[in-house]
Amino acid sequence: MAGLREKQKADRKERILKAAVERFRADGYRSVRIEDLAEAAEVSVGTVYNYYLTKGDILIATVAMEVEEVLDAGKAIVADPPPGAEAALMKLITGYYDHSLEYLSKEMWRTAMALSIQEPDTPNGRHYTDLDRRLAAQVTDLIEVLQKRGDLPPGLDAFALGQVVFNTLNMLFIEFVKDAPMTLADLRDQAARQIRTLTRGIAGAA
Amino acid sequence: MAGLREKQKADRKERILKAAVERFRADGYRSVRIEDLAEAAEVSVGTVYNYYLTKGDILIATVAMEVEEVLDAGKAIVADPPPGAEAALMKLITGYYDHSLEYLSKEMWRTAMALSIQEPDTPNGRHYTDLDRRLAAQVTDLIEVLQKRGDLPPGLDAFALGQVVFNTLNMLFIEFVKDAPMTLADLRDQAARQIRTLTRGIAGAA
DNA sequence: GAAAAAAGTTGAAGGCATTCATTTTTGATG
DNA sequence: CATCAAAAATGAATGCCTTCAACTTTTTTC
Repeated sequence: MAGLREKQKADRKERILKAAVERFRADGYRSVRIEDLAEAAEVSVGTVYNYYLTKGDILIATVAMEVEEVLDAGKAIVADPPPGAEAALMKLITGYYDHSLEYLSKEMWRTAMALSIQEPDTPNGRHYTDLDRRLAAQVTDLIEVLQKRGDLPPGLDAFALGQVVFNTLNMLFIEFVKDAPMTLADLRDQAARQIRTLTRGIAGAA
Repeated sequence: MAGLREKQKADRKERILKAAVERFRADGYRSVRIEDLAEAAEVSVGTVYNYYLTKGDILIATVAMEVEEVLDAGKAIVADPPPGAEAALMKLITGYYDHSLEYLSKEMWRTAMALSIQEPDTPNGRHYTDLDRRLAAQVTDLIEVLQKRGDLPPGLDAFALGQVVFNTLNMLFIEFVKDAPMTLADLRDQAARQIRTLTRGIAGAA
């Protein structure tokens, strides 16, 4: 049950995260100092570190929120995809893309990605990598559904194909967050082009 | 003409880079301090910064050396690829992979990648991104050759396909450098599996 | 070849993430 | 409700990249 201590802990943790999302988006991840977050959340610098392992950890917590939401939305699409491999994949993918800037700026995405690559064995790195893995698994799930339904040839290695498709999406998304003027519409167009090439190429095989 | 000043400059720059390659590989990029490099190169900390913009810049200089070499080796393969799309692509790709640990450790690769993602608009970030772009272009070149030769269906969008193949390679390589126990042989096997899925799927189309 | 200018070197200082010994607050016990 | 133990908060100290004003060395000028 929630004693005073528990309530205060939850409250402080939330205040810190809230301050972080706001300040990171407004001023940029890099230029926000832990001291700024501490001030905004009305705690000390040391306390921020009692709740989050590192500055990056606060960011990963936000990314996780984002990804959990799109994974949830994706479930419905996998359960009942629109007709045609191309349309089905694009629906799932645009679901991911269109939500990506809900909580995070491009800079925040870049920082989170960089973190997971640079330090894959820290809790943060592992957490981000796991989120990626689950997104890839959902793409694979959809491909299996499409194979069963005859929209994709059943002989192909669904796992390998899922990886290829997810990697394609992921690299496009990396380009997107690296390129300031690139819009979500541009991103969707690029994805459509590559998915089209893939599904049309592959649909011919049986 | 090389006056004393020019000679000393070239000499110092080389000493710093040499010290960096050695120390980064031996002790890890992170734990090597600029002061250590300065000491090893017999210059001051400030002088290191006269020759290289940042610590990351020293790393990117090493990556560039690596990539220029594999691009050169790749030229010969594009000019005269072995028969069959699968074999040709694998030859180019394994050429890239097998040289990747010549000068760089996995940690160094991870750091360079992280840098290019996190700061795409710095000279370093741009430099790394450009190296990537040139690798992708070489893959596309090979695909075009394979199309002309009939090893791949000529109707497909070579550029999009090149992107897909390169992204696949690149993501596998990222996994490789993130995963300490993964060997070059494992990496080749994974690549073979995905390339096989792609070329067999696509070769059916015409 | 002396004086002035240009180029380069130097290391101490600044900034920020992170740690940790100390202090404060909360909860349990009698 | 006074005392003690446990948990949590605090902010000064540490470490490392990077900057920059002062100093040295090299080159040019006359």
